[in-house]
Amino acid sequence: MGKQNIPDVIIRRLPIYLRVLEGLYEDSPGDVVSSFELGEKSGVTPAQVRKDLSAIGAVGKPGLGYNIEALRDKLKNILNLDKEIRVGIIGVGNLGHAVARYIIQRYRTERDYHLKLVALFDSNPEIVGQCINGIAIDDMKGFSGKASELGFRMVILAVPAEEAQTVINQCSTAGIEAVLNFAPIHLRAPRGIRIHDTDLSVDLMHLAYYL
Amino acid sequence: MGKQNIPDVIIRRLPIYLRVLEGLYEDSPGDVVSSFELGEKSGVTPAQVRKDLSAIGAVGKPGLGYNIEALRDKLKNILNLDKEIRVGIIGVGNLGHAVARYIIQRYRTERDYHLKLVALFDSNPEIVGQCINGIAIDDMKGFSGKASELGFRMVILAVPAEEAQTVINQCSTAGIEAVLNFAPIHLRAPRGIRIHDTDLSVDLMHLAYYL
DNA sequence: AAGGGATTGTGAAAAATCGCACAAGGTAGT
DNA sequence: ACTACCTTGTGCGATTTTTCACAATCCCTT
Repeated sequence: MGKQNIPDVIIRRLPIYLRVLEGLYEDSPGDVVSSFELGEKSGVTPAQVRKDLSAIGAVGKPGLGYNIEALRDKLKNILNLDKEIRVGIIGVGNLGHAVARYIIQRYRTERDYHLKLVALFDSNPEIVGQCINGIAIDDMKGFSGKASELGFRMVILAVPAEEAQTVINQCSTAGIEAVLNFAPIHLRAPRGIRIHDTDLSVDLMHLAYYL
Repeated sequence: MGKQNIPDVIIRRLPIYLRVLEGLYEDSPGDVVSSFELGEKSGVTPAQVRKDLSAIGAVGKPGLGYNIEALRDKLKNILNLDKEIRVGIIGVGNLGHAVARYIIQRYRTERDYHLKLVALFDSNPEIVGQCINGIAIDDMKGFSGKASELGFRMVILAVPAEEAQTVINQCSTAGIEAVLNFAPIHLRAPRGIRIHDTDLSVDLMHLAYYL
Protein backbone atom coordinates (compact mmCIF):
# COMPACT_ATOMS: atom_id res chain seq x y z
CA MET A 1 0.00 0.00 0.00
CA GLY A 2 1.16 3.53 -0.71
CA LYS A 3 1.05 4.69 2.89
CA GLN A 4 4.35 6.34 3.54
CA ASN A 5 5.13 8.06 6.76
CA ILE A 6 2.57 10.79 6.90
CA PRO A 7 3.07 13.12 9.87
CA ASP A 8 0.35 13.09 12.47
CA VAL A 9 -0.51 16.77 12.03
CA ILE A 10 -1.68 15.94 8.56
CA ILE A 11 -3.58 12.83 9.60
CA ARG A 12 -5.42 14.90 12.14
CA ARG A 13 -6.70 17.21 9.42
CA LEU A 14 -7.87 14.48 7.08
CA PRO A 15 -11.09 13.67 8.94
CA ILE A 16 -12.00 17.34 8.78
CA TYR A 17 -11.48 17.44 5.03
CA LEU A 18 -13.50 14.27 4.78
CA ARG A 19 -16.35 15.77 6.73
CA VAL A 20 -16.44 18.72 4.36
CA LEU A 21 -16.24 16.51 1.30
CA GLU A 22 -19.19 14.44 2.45
CA GLY A 23 -21.22 17.61 2.63
CA LEU A 24 -20.10 18.73 -0.82
CA TYR A 25 -20.78 15.31 -2.25
CA GLU A 26 -24.39 15.43 -1.14
CA ASP A 27 -24.92 18.77 -2.84
CA SER A 28 -23.05 18.04 -6.01
CA PRO A 29 -21.63 14.59 -6.59
CA GLY A 30 -19.45 14.46 -9.66
CA ASP A 31 -18.28 18.00 -9.13
CA VAL A 32 -14.84 19.27 -8.18
CA VAL A 33 -13.63 21.39 -5.31
CA SER A 34 -10.71 23.81 -5.16
CA SER A 35 -8.17 23.95 -2.39
CA PHE A 36 -9.57 27.38 -1.63
CA GLU A 37 -13.08 26.17 -0.99
CA LEU A 38 -11.97 23.08 0.86
CA GLY A 39 -9.64 25.14 2.99
CA GLU A 40 -12.27 27.76 3.69
CA LYS A 41 -14.70 25.13 4.95
CA SER A 42 -12.07 23.32 6.96
CA GLY A 43 -10.39 26.26 8.60
CA VAL A 44 -7.09 25.73 6.82
CA THR A 45 -5.16 27.79 4.25
CA PRO A 46 -5.37 26.70 0.61
CA ALA A 47 -1.63 26.11 0.46
CA GLN A 48 -1.86 23.77 3.39
CA VAL A 49 -4.70 21.85 1.85
CA ARG A 50 -2.64 21.28 -1.26
CA LYS A 51 0.40 20.27 0.74
CA ASP A 52 -1.66 17.81 2.77
CA LEU A 53 -3.38 16.28 -0.22
CA SER A 54 -0.11 16.07 -2.06
CA ALA A 55 1.38 14.25 0.92
CA ILE A 56 -1.24 11.51 0.76
CA GLY A 57 -0.91 11.16 -2.97
CA ALA A 58 -4.18 12.77 -3.98
CA VAL A 59 -4.08 14.65 -7.26
CA GLY A 60 -6.21 17.44 -8.59
CA LYS A 61 -6.46 19.04 -11.96
CA PRO A 62 -4.83 22.44 -12.44
CA GLY A 63 -7.39 25.05 -13.28
CA LEU A 64 -10.21 22.97 -11.86
CA GLY A 65 -9.61 21.43 -8.50
CA TYR A 66 -10.04 18.03 -6.91
CA ASN A 67 -12.72 15.55 -7.86
CA ILE A 68 -14.94 15.40 -4.81
CA GLU A 69 -15.86 11.76 -4.99
CA ALA A 70 -12.37 10.53 -5.78
CA LEU A 71 -10.85 12.61 -3.03
CA ARG A 72 -13.43 11.42 -0.54
CA ASP A 73 -12.70 7.82 -1.40
CA LYS A 74 -9.00 8.41 -1.15
CA LEU A 75 -9.38 9.87 2.33
CA LYS A 76 -11.64 7.06 3.45
CA ASN A 77 -9.08 4.62 2.19
CA ILE A 78 -6.20 6.26 4.03
CA LEU A 79 -8.21 6.47 7.24
CA ASN A 80 -9.24 2.83 6.99
CA LEU A 81 -12.84 3.88 6.71
CA ASP A 82 -13.48 1.71 3.69
CA LYS A 83 -13.56 -1.35 5.89
CA GLU A 84 -15.88 -1.87 8.85
CA ILE A 85 -14.41 -0.55 12.08
CA ARG A 86 -15.85 -2.10 15.18
CA VAL A 87 -15.73 -0.12 18.39
CA GLY A 88 -16.39 -0.94 22.02
CA ILE A 89 -17.14 1.39 24.91
CA ILE A 90 -15.80 0.77 28.39
CA GLY A 91 -17.61 2.59 31.15
CA VAL A 92 -21.28 3.28 30.68
CA GLY A 93 -21.89 6.08 33.13
CA ASN A 94 -23.16 9.49 32.15
CA LEU A 95 -20.61 10.08 29.48
CA GLY A 96 -20.25 6.56 28.13
CA HIS A 97 -23.98 6.28 27.81
CA ALA A 98 -24.25 9.53 25.92
CA VAL A 99 -21.40 8.64 23.62
CA ALA A 100 -23.02 5.30 22.88
CA ARG A 101 -26.30 6.87 21.90
CA TYR A 102 -24.51 9.56 19.93
CA ILE A 103 -22.59 7.05 17.86
CA ILE A 104 -25.60 4.84 17.27
CA GLN A 105 -27.70 7.80 16.22
CA ARG A 106 -25.07 9.38 14.01
CA TYR A 107 -24.00 6.28 12.15
CA ARG A 108 -27.31 4.52 11.79
CA THR A 109 -29.08 6.81 9.40
CA GLU A 110 -25.98 8.47 8.06
CA ARG A 111 -23.43 7.51 5.42
CA ASP A 112 -21.64 4.27 5.40
CA TYR A 113 -18.70 5.16 7.55
CA HIS A 114 -18.39 1.61 8.69
CA LEU A 115 -17.92 2.80 12.22
CA LYS A 116 -19.93 0.34 14.23
CA LEU A 117 -20.51 0.16 17.95
CA VAL A 118 -20.49 -3.52 18.86
CA ALA A 119 -20.02 -3.79 22.61
CA LEU A 120 -20.47 -2.02 25.92
CA PHE A 121 -18.69 -2.81 29.16
CA ASP A 122 -18.94 -1.76 32.78
CA SER A 123 -17.88 -3.18 36.11
CA ASN A 124 -20.87 -1.92 38.07
CA PRO A 125 -23.24 -4.89 38.66
CA GLU A 126 -26.23 -2.56 38.70
CA ILE A 127 -25.52 -1.49 35.14
CA VAL A 128 -24.34 -4.78 33.69
CA GLY A 129 -27.14 -6.50 31.83
CA GLN A 130 -28.94 -3.34 30.78
CA CYS A 131 -29.34 -2.59 27.12
CA ILE A 132 -28.78 0.44 24.95
CA ASN A 133 -30.41 0.25 21.55
CA GLY A 134 -30.13 -3.50 21.49
CA ILE A 135 -26.53 -3.64 22.68
CA ALA A 136 -26.17 -5.32 26.06
CA ILE A 137 -23.80 -4.00 28.68
CA ASP A 138 -21.31 -6.75 29.49
CA ASP A 139 -19.32 -7.27 32.62
CA MET A 140 -15.78 -6.02 32.32
CA LYS A 141 -14.59 -9.43 33.47
CA GLY A 142 -15.33 -10.97 30.12
CA PHE A 143 -13.69 -8.17 28.17
CA SER A 144 -10.80 -10.02 26.60
CA GLY A 145 -13.02 -12.84 25.40
CA LYS A 146 -15.61 -10.50 23.94
CA ALA A 147 -12.95 -8.42 22.23
CA SER A 148 -11.58 -11.29 20.23
CA GLU A 149 -15.03 -12.80 19.70
CA LEU A 150 -16.49 -9.59 18.30
CA GLY A 151 -13.23 -8.55 16.70
CA PHE A 152 -13.03 -4.91 17.74
CA ARG A 153 -9.64 -3.28 18.08
CA MET A 154 -10.77 0.18 19.02
CA VAL A 155 -12.18 1.30 22.33
CA ILE A 156 -13.72 4.39 23.84
CA LEU A 157 -12.74 4.73 27.48
CA ALA A 158 -15.20 6.50 29.75
CA VAL A 159 -14.32 5.19 33.19
CA PRO A 160 -13.26 7.18 36.27
CA ALA A 161 -9.67 8.46 36.24
CA GLU A 162 -8.62 6.06 38.98
CA GLU A 163 -9.51 2.98 36.96
CA ALA A 164 -8.34 4.15 33.56
CA GLN A 165 -4.75 2.95 33.68
CA THR A 166 -5.78 -0.51 34.87
CA VAL A 167 -8.35 -0.79 32.13
CA ILE A 168 -5.86 0.32 29.49
CA ASN A 169 -3.58 -2.50 30.53
CA GLN A 170 -6.45 -4.95 30.15
CA CYS A 171 -7.07 -3.51 26.71
CA SER A 172 -3.47 -4.10 25.80
CA THR A 173 -3.71 -7.74 26.80
CA ALA A 174 -6.89 -8.11 24.80
CA GLY A 175 -5.22 -6.87 21.64
CA ILE A 176 -6.83 -3.43 21.45
CA GLU A 177 -4.86 -1.06 19.23
CA ALA A 178 -6.51 2.31 19.60
CA VAL A 179 -8.17 4.05 22.52
CA LEU A 180 -10.09 7.28 22.74
CA ASN A 181 -9.71 8.24 26.37
CA PHE A 182 -12.26 10.45 28.08
CA ALA A 183 -10.91 9.90 31.58
CA PRO A 184 -9.31 13.04 32.97
CA ILE A 185 -5.83 11.61 33.25
CA HIS A 186 -2.86 11.12 30.97
CA LEU A 187 -2.44 7.41 30.34
CA ARG A 188 0.83 5.70 29.74
CA ALA A 189 0.32 3.74 26.55
CA PRO A 190 1.33 0.08 26.68
CA ARG A 191 3.30 -1.12 23.71
CA GLY A 192 1.18 -1.39 20.58
CA ILE A 193 -1.61 0.88 21.73
CA ARG A 194 -2.34 4.34 20.43
CA ILE A 195 -4.13 6.60 22.88
CA HIS A 196 -5.85 9.85 22.21
CA ASP A 197 -6.73 11.78 25.36
CA THR A 198 -9.70 14.08 25.32
CA ASP A 199 -11.10 15.95 28.27
CA LEU A 200 -13.98 18.37 28.29
CA SER A 201 -12.58 20.18 31.31
CA VAL A 202 -9.24 20.70 29.66
CA ASP A 203 -10.93 22.26 26.67
CA LEU A 204 -13.03 24.52 28.85
CA MET A 205 -10.00 25.66 30.82
CA HIS A 206 -8.11 26.27 27.63
CA LEU A 207 -10.91 28.52 26.44
CA ALA A 208 -11.17 30.21 29.80
CA TYR A 209 -7.78 31.73 29.15
CA TYR A 210 -9.19 33.81 26.36
CA LEU A 211 -11.99 35.38 28.39
CA MET B 1 -1.19 42.05 34.54
CA GLY B 2 1.89 40.09 33.56
CA LYS B 3 0.23 38.21 30.75
CA GLN B 4 2.48 38.58 27.76
CA ASN B 5 1.84 36.86 24.50
CA ILE B 6 1.97 33.22 25.42
CA PRO B 7 1.66 30.96 22.38
CA ASP B 8 -1.43 28.81 22.24
CA VAL B 9 0.49 25.55 22.24
CA ILE B 10 1.60 26.37 25.73
CA ILE B 11 -1.81 27.51 26.92
CA ARG B 12 -3.21 24.20 25.74
CA ARG B 13 -0.85 22.31 28.02
CA LEU B 14 -1.52 24.37 31.12
CA PRO B 15 -4.85 22.74 31.99
CA ILE B 16 -3.13 19.37 31.85
CA TYR B 17 -0.44 20.48 34.23
CA LEU B 18 -3.13 21.90 36.45
CA ARG B 19 -5.00 18.61 36.48
CA VAL B 20 -1.88 16.80 37.59
CA LEU B 21 -1.09 19.42 40.21
CA GLU B 22 -4.53 19.09 41.74
CA GLY B 23 -3.93 15.39 42.18
CA LEU B 24 -0.51 15.99 43.71
CA TYR B 25 -1.91 18.65 45.99
CA GLU B 26 -4.43 16.24 47.45
CA ASP B 27 -1.73 13.73 48.27
CA SER B 28 0.84 16.13 49.59
CA PRO B 29 -0.01 19.79 49.91
CA GLY B 30 3.00 21.89 50.78
CA ASP B 31 5.29 19.61 48.83
CA VAL B 32 7.20 20.32 45.65
CA VAL B 33 7.22 18.63 42.26
CA SER B 34 10.04 18.35 39.75
CA SER B 35 9.70 19.03 36.06
CA PHE B 36 10.43 15.33 35.61
CA GLU B 37 7.49 14.14 37.65
CA LEU B 38 5.14 16.76 36.31
CA GLY B 39 6.19 15.93 32.78
CA GLU B 40 5.84 12.21 33.34
CA LYS B 41 2.28 12.61 34.56
CA SER B 42 1.36 15.05 31.83
CA GLY B 43 2.89 13.26 28.86
CA VAL B 44 5.43 15.99 28.20
CA THR B 45 9.23 16.11 28.39
CA PRO B 46 10.81 17.72 31.44
CA ALA B 47 12.53 20.35 29.31
CA GLN B 48 9.24 21.35 27.83
CA VAL B 49 7.62 21.62 31.21
CA ARG B 50 10.34 23.99 32.32
CA LYS B 51 10.08 26.07 29.16
CA ASP B 52 6.33 26.30 29.53
CA LEU B 53 6.44 27.26 33.17
CA SER B 54 9.19 29.71 32.49
CA ALA B 55 7.06 31.28 29.79
CA ILE B 56 4.24 32.00 32.18
CA GLY B 57 6.57 33.37 34.81
CA ALA B 58 6.40 30.49 37.26
CA VAL B 59 9.60 29.87 39.18
CA GLY B 60 10.91 26.77 40.87
CA LYS B 61 13.82 26.21 43.15
CA PRO B 62 16.92 24.57 41.69
CA GLY B 63 17.60 21.25 43.33
CA LEU B 64 14.04 20.95 44.58
CA GLY B 65 11.37 21.69 42.04
CA TYR B 66 8.19 23.73 41.94
CA ASN B 67 6.00 24.39 44.93
CA ILE B 68 2.81 22.51 44.13
CA GLU B 69 0.37 24.90 45.70
CA ALA B 70 2.00 28.04 44.34
CA LEU B 71 2.23 26.59 40.86
CA ARG B 72 -1.35 25.47 40.95
CA ASP B 73 -2.48 28.93 41.98
CA LYS B 74 -0.36 30.49 39.29
CA LEU B 75 -1.93 28.28 36.64
CA LYS B 76 -5.41 28.96 37.92
CA ASN B 77 -4.65 32.64 37.76
CA ILE B 78 -3.38 32.53 34.21
CA LEU B 79 -6.34 30.46 33.09
CA ASN B 80 -8.78 32.82 34.80
CA LEU B 81 -9.90 30.02 37.04
CA ASP B 82 -9.53 32.09 40.18
CA LYS B 83 -12.71 33.93 39.32
CA GLU B 84 -16.09 32.34 38.77
CA ILE B 85 -16.62 31.33 35.16
CA ARG B 86 -20.22 31.01 34.17
CA VAL B 87 -21.07 28.76 31.27
CA GLY B 88 -24.18 28.17 29.21
CA ILE B 89 -25.09 25.23 27.04
CA ILE B 90 -26.94 25.66 23.77
CA GLY B 91 -28.63 22.54 22.46
CA VAL B 92 -29.85 20.04 24.99
CA GLY B 93 -30.13 16.90 22.92
CA ASN B 94 -28.26 13.72 23.65
CA LEU B 95 -24.88 15.33 23.83
CA GLY B 96 -25.82 18.63 25.43
CA HIS B 97 -27.75 16.81 28.09
CA ALA B 98 -24.84 14.55 28.89
CA VAL B 99 -22.39 17.41 28.99
CA ALA B 100 -24.66 19.30 31.34
CA ARG B 101 -24.86 16.43 33.78
CA TYR B 102 -21.16 15.79 33.44
CA ILE B 103 -20.26 19.35 34.34
CA ILE B 104 -22.70 19.53 37.21
CA GLN B 105 -21.45 16.27 38.61
CA ARG B 106 -17.79 17.02 38.18
CA TYR B 107 -17.79 20.51 39.60
CA ARG B 108 -20.28 20.13 42.41
CA THR B 109 -18.40 17.88 44.75
CA GLU B 110 -15.01 18.67 43.38
CA ARG B 111 -12.54 21.50 43.91
CA ASP B 112 -13.43 25.08 43.53
CA TYR B 113 -12.75 25.53 39.87
CA HIS B 114 -15.35 28.21 39.69
CA LEU B 115 -16.67 26.71 36.50
CA LYS B 116 -20.38 27.04 36.87
CA LEU B 117 -23.14 25.95 34.57
CA VAL B 118 -25.77 28.66 34.76
CA ALA B 119 -28.05 28.24 31.77
CA LEU B 120 -29.41 25.79 29.21
CA PHE B 121 -30.98 26.66 25.88
CA ASP B 122 -32.80 24.84 23.14
CA SER B 123 -35.17 25.78 20.36
CA ASN B 124 -37.28 22.64 20.52
CA PRO B 125 -40.58 23.50 22.29
CA GLU B 126 -40.84 19.97 23.63
CA ILE B 127 -37.61 20.37 25.52
CA VAL B 128 -37.91 23.98 26.63
CA GLY B 129 -39.18 24.19 30.19
CA GLN B 130 -37.68 20.93 31.35
CA CYS B 131 -35.15 20.97 34.14
CA ILE B 132 -31.74 19.40 34.64
CA ASN B 133 -30.56 19.44 38.21
CA GLY B 134 -32.48 22.59 38.95
CA ILE B 135 -31.44 24.43 35.82
CA ALA B 136 -34.33 25.18 33.51
CA ILE B 137 -34.02 24.86 29.78
CA ASP B 138 -34.79 28.23 28.24
CA ASP B 139 -36.02 29.03 24.78
CA MET B 140 -33.28 30.13 22.48
CA LYS B 141 -35.31 33.22 21.66
CA GLY B 142 -34.43 34.78 24.95
CA PHE B 143 -30.74 33.98 24.69
CA SER B 144 -29.29 37.44 24.43
CA GLY B 145 -31.28 38.69 27.39
CA LYS B 146 -30.39 35.75 29.56
CA ALA B 147 -26.75 35.99 28.65
CA SER B 148 -26.36 39.52 29.92
CA GLU B 149 -28.70 38.87 32.84
CA LEU B 150 -26.75 35.86 34.06
CA GLY B 151 -23.43 37.24 32.91
CA PHE B 152 -21.95 34.24 31.15
CA ARG B 153 -19.45 34.78 28.36
CA MET B 154 -18.67 31.17 27.57
CA VAL B 155 -20.90 28.71 25.77
CA ILE B 156 -20.92 25.05 24.92
CA LEU B 157 -22.51 24.48 21.56
CA ALA B 158 -24.25 21.15 21.05
CA VAL B 159 -26.72 21.86 18.26
CA PRO B 160 -26.99 20.17 14.86
CA ALA B 161 -24.38 21.21 12.29
CA GLU B 162 -26.93 23.06 10.19
CA GLU B 163 -27.84 25.45 12.96
CA ALA B 164 -24.40 25.99 14.42
CA GLN B 165 -23.28 28.96 12.34
CA THR B 166 -26.53 30.81 12.94
CA VAL B 167 -26.29 30.21 16.65
CA ILE B 168 -22.68 31.38 16.75
CA ASN B 169 -23.74 34.64 15.20
CA GLN B 170 -26.39 35.06 17.87
CA CYS B 171 -23.71 34.38 20.44
CA SER B 172 -21.57 37.10 18.98
CA THR B 173 -24.39 39.59 19.24
CA ALA B 174 -24.99 38.55 22.82
CA GLY B 175 -21.41 39.28 23.80
CA ILE B 176 -20.21 35.70 24.14
CA GLU B 177 -16.41 35.47 23.95
CA ALA B 178 -15.59 31.76 23.93
CA VAL B 179 -17.35 28.76 22.44
CA LEU B 180 -16.68 25.07 22.74
CA ASN B 181 -18.25 23.67 19.60
CA PHE B 182 -19.43 20.08 19.46
CA ALA B 183 -21.24 20.44 16.16
CA PRO B 184 -19.52 18.55 13.36
CA ILE B 185 -18.68 21.59 11.30
CA HIS B 186 -15.95 24.20 11.21
CA LEU B 187 -17.42 27.50 12.26
CA ARG B 188 -16.30 30.87 11.04
CA ALA B 189 -15.64 32.86 14.18
CA PRO B 190 -17.26 36.28 14.29
CA ARG B 191 -15.01 39.06 15.50
CA GLY B 192 -14.29 38.81 19.21
CA ILE B 193 -15.21 35.16 19.60
CA ARG B 194 -12.81 32.32 20.19
CA ILE B 195 -14.02 28.95 19.02
CA HIS B 196 -12.64 25.56 19.83
CA ASP B 197 -14.03 22.79 17.63
CA THR B 198 -14.26 19.30 19.00
CA ASP B 199 -15.82 16.34 17.27
CA LEU B 200 -16.00 12.80 18.52
CA SER B 201 -16.16 11.44 14.99
CA VAL B 202 -13.07 13.31 13.94
CA ASP B 203 -11.16 11.83 16.86
CA LEU B 204 -12.38 8.35 16.04
CA MET B 205 -11.39 8.70 12.40
CA HIS B 206 -8.02 10.04 13.39
CA LEU B 207 -7.47 6.95 15.52
CA ALA B 208 -8.78 4.68 12.83
CA TYR B 209 -5.74 5.56 10.75
CA TYR B 210 -3.53 3.77 13.22
CA LEU B 211 -5.40 0.47 13.14
C1' DA C 1 31.22 26.23 56.50
C1' DA C 2 32.07 23.47 52.82
C1' DG C 3 30.95 19.87 49.54
C1' DG C 4 27.68 16.83 47.14
C1' DG C 5 23.60 15.99 44.76
C1' DA C 6 19.65 17.44 42.46
C1' DT C 7 17.04 20.49 39.59
C1' DT C 8 16.10 24.90 37.55
C1' DG C 9 16.41 28.36 33.79
C1' DT C 10 17.83 29.33 29.24
C1' DG C 11 20.75 30.18 25.20
C1' DA C 12 21.45 27.86 21.04
C1' DA C 13 20.83 24.02 17.87
C1' DA C 14 17.60 21.02 15.67
C1' DA C 15 13.32 19.66 13.95
C1' DA C 16 8.81 20.32 12.50
C1' DT C 17 5.38 23.03 10.45
C1' DC C 18 3.63 26.57 7.68
C1' DG C 19 2.99 29.92 3.95
C1' DC C 20 4.62 32.26 -0.15
C1' DA C 21 5.16 32.62 -4.77
C1' DC C 22 5.46 30.97 -9.14
C1' DA C 23 6.19 27.68 -13.00
C1' DA C 24 3.56 24.06 -14.99
C1' DG C 25 -0.58 22.35 -16.54
C1' DG C 26 -5.30 22.23 -17.69
C1' DT C 27 -10.00 24.31 -19.23
C1' DA C 28 -13.19 27.04 -21.63
C1' DG C 29 -14.46 30.25 -24.83
C1' DT C 30 -13.69 32.52 -29.15
C1' DA D 1 -5.82 26.69 -32.61
C1' DC D 2 -5.07 30.33 -29.71
C1' DT D 3 -5.73 33.14 -25.74
C1' DA D 4 -7.12 34.18 -21.18
C1' DC D 5 -7.86 32.45 -16.96
C1' DC D 6 -7.74 29.51 -13.12
C1' DT D 7 -5.75 26.15 -9.96
C1' DT D 8 -2.42 22.66 -8.89
C1' DG D 9 2.08 21.10 -7.14
C1' DT D 10 6.28 22.34 -4.88
C1' DG D 11 10.99 24.46 -3.86
C1' DC D 12 12.34 27.49 -0.54
C1' DG D 13 12.46 30.58 3.12
C1' DA D 14 10.10 32.02 7.50
C1' DT D 15 8.27 30.82 11.63
C1' DT D 16 7.14 28.00 15.32
C1' DT D 17 8.04 24.37 18.41
C1' DT D 18 10.93 21.08 20.51
C1' DT D 19 15.09 19.28 22.28
C1' DC D 20 19.70 19.56 24.02
C1' DA D 21 23.13 20.75 27.22
C1' DC D 22 25.13 23.10 30.82
C1' DA D 23 26.09 26.96 34.02
C1' DA D 24 23.79 28.76 37.97
C1' DT D 25 21.30 27.89 42.05
C1' DC D 26 19.72 25.94 46.18
C1' DC D 27 19.09 22.44 49.80
C1' DC D 28 21.01 19.07 52.87
C1' DT D 29 24.39 16.61 55.24
C1' DT D 30 28.47 16.38 57.59
